Amino acid sequence: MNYTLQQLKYLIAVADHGSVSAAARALFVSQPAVSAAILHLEQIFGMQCFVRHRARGVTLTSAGRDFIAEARQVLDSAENLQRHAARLNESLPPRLSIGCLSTIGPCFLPRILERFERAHPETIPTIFDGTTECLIQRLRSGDTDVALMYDLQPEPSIQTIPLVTLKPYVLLARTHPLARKNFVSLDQLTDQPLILLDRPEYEDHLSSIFDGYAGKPQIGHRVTTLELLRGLVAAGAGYAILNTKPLHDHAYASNRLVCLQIREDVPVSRIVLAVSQRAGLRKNTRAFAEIAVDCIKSFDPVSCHWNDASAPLSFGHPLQPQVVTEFPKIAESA
DNA sequence: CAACTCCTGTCAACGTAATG
DNA sequence: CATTACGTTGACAGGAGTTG
Repeated sequence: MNYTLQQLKYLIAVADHGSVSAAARALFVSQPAVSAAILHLEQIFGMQCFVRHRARGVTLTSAGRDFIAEARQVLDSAENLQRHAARLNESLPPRLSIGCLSTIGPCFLPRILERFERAHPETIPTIFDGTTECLIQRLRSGDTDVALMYDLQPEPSIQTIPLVTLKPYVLLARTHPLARKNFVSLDQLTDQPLILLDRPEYEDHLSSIFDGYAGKPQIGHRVTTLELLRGLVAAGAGYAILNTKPLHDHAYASNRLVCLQIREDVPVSRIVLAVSQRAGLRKNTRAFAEIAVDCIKSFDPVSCHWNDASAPLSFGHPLQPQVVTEFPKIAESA
């Protein structure tokens, strides 16, 4: 289809005005431009639409009359399409696709989402929880606008907004012999079975924690959910190393859990908001990011709980909390 | 990101027909 | 026949898209 709606528009204007020059004046283009468009259409369709009367304008041929009636319908359809698109844009509410790592989402997302929905009731948020790899793929493809996850190795396609830094702790059953202490050393754990959350980012983090120490962790069980991990630890099946924790110290079976500080200076985990480098910060994404950054100010990384929540676990460690108070500059999308 | 291609438009020159 | 109006053609410029 090597003709344009513009050419059809010129054709109709010539028919309406009875001359190429008059049509060109009405269209605010030069006369040769209109002449060329008409000639092009006549060549494409292999038909003569106008009879030229030198110095007296043009008249429609019978074929040209039929052709122009069709051309008018094509232009009407094109205008209807434009109006339809405009109506769709007006009727569709803005949407925001939020991704979160399923292991840290429960700790942060409900609170942030509650604030966001209160501030932006016009926006419909949808949530996707998954693994780091899956979230990155969705950010790249545009299926997810913003994702709550751990800071990554340098990832050129993703830009991150730092939220909070968490120091790992050791989770033990209250009946465990080490549970009466305030601190636990990595050396004391290497002969104990580790209940491992079976996620690549956790394994990497655990490797970095034990890196440089003589012993290596002995993996007792691999599980994919935090609740099962807590349940196994509470039942005495082993210990776990985690970053976030719920308000209560019970597992499903009501066995009690305790959190112990790690004596060594172990690597911390940085939690960030990630957005696609290519998409940048759209209006909705930016609004969500601003609320998340503001919201996180009331999160206490020491107790790992929100300041306005009641009865946090009695636990503390010497790590100085790092909470972002300045919103970083990130390129806005066009 | 530069080089290239294609499209669209303008300008100037020219041809043709009507008109006084 | 000179003037006027109008359409066509060719040269050229600028913008957008494509390609390596």
